[in-house]
Amino acid sequence: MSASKREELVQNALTIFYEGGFNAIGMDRIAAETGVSKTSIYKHFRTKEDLILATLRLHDEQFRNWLVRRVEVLASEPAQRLLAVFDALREWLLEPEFRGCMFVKASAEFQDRASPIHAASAEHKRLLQIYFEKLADKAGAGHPGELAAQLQLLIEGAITIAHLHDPHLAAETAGAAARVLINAALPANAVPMVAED
Amino acid sequence: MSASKREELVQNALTIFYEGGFNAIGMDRIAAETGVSKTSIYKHFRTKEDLILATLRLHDEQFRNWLVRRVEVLASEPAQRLLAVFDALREWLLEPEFRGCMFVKASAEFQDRASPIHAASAEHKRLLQIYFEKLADKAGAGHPGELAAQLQLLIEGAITIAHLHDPHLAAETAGAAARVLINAALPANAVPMVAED
DNA sequence: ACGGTGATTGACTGATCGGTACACCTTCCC
DNA sequence: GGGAAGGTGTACCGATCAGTCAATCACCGT
Repeated sequence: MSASKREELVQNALTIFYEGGFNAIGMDRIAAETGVSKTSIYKHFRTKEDLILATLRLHDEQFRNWLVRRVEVLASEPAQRLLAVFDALREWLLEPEFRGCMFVKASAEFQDRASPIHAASAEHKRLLQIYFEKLADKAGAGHPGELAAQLQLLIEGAITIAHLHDPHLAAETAGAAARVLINAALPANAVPMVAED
Repeated sequence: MSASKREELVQNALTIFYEGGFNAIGMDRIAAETGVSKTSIYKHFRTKEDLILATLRLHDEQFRNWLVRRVEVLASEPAQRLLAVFDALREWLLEPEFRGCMFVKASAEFQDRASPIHAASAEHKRLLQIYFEKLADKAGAGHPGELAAQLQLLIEGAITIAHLHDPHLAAETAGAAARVLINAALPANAVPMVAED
């Protein structure tokens, strides 16, 4: 199996797991829907857990790349980029394929902290946190780590609520709250508040 | 089976599902660990889904009762009660048995919006939102629904991050962010800010 | 054209899944 | 004591689980 074939398999497995859950999807179904026989899959991934880890690694890379590039396109000023994170978030939440955060689901199904899957999910969130902290620092926040942590709570909450209720409302609420938190954390009024009517 | 026996079964199933996940725990294990035979369980619950729904209903009731009473004890002034929600949240996140939100996990494993389990999870969050909105209204917020939605994002985010990373940090961050959001949403300075370092 | 080699496969394993058939055993009224 | 009634446990159903293996396929240098 070529490297590209392998990546294609992981990509397809990613989609299937994302739509159906990890425990609920069996390897037989992965084999059937990807067109790759189970034996071949097990040649490249020792266990189902290994395959899941590969999908998580791929998704982590794809998602963070997408986010960083989207934010770069949406804004150029550091303070505006902090807000642009929430514009990008809205775009994601409003996608019709949106089904919540894959890593949150993974950690929900593999909750043992000793599980590599749980660890991979935690690592993804940690890398995001570092990215937000860098943005907050460039924007001039007094305590960039604190602001980044606060914004991450909003983002995770918005993902959860968007999955359970209205994605529009979750995105708008997160953006409004982020505006307040960012404004409170930046020294000057670097970010204009929306009119309070 | 008496009503109390039935409730005990649901309570035990709740604990087992919470610790092990819904799909990952089989009915055989529920029977073995509760000491009630599978046949008896199926006499009272038509399907596994029915049993899960019963555990979710029980947990919804227990959790919201706990939260409301805890907030009543922790604070008496309306504005302080909004903050007390985050004190209660901290207590929960720091419990050694804390494993994330049961409803978030349920909706992660049963993501089809048509699933009654997904609906029950959404309903739980909706009831919480209504409670927060009532608190925000009594505290004098100009747009209580908006403030309540923002606070709920913080809470959901804190639950997620506490499960993946440090519960202490998640609780502290949520409390600090809530303070900022509440202060910005209330007309007077009803809630004193913490010192800025 | 051919022998060899590594990738691929369909068919299989024992275990477990959600759910059920039936025999049993208590309980109660008489 | 007899018998009806209903709750309970054992043993089982077909389906599916993660994972394996002997046989087969495609491709390569010669």
